[in-house]
Amino acid sequence: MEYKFTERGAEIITKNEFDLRNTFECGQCFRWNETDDGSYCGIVKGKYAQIYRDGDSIVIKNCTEQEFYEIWKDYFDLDNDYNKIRSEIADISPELKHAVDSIDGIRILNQEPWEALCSFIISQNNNIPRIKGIVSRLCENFGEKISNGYSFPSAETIAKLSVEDLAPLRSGFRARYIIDAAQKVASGSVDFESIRCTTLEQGRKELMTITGVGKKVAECTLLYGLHRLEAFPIDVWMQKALSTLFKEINIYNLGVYAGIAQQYIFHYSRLHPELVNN
DNA sequence: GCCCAGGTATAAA
DNA sequence: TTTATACATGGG
Repeated sequence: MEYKFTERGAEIITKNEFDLRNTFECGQCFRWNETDDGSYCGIVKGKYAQIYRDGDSIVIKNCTEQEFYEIWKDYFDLDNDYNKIRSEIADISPELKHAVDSIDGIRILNQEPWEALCSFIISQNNNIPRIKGIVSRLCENFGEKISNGYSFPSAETIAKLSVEDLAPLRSGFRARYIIDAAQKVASGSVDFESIRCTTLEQGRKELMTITGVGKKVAECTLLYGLHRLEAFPIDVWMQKALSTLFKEINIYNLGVYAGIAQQYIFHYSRLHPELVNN
């Protein structure tokens, strides 16, 4: 992957290795929104960004070289060769090959662990538009004001609040889960940095000490927040997809990129609901 | 109004 | 150990 820095901002030279819509709208994140002109806006690590494709360039508007290397190269996982990973996934089964070949350029974002944990706690028994609304209100109410929006509030900030304080979020029964997660993260009883080095199983176990964090949310936190690409979240859609379209594959035999395969399976079945709903 | 949403805690079998 | 139900809220 090549980069250049122009008067427009930082530019990533890439064709089918990075599709903005498939990356931002495959269900892995909740703070990127498409604008009228087709660009996407989002906030990462307290930095607002506008990003769009122009020919063979993905342009991060007004982004300096320093900011690109500090935040975006890592966030967009630009050091991984996704075409190579896709061909490895395609080799596993014909069904997977079809899914991977029909969807361009999903990348697994390197999100901040606390944001991923909190977002996927909110996601449980919930739909994506509403999840985005709750996350948005969480930031507006308790994040820091920055230009063009609000940062994601820290676990330390949320840990000092009560369930009643979260009422403006209208997050329902999840409010107490958010508070418990914030307190355990802030106190260090759940420690993301140590989980980066543990086994998946150990990481899942530690995350599941949080009330409201079960197997699914734990696995999402490992995959999206700690970038453990072998993690494999299973939700209702995945179960449907695995029992119909993809029943030939063994999920325990997907290797180190299981999480990326999962993302293709998930997105493919969302794009073709009739194929998994019969 | 009705069904349901990228699940999990809790109680019961 | 496995299975059933409630959960807050609001999008479609």
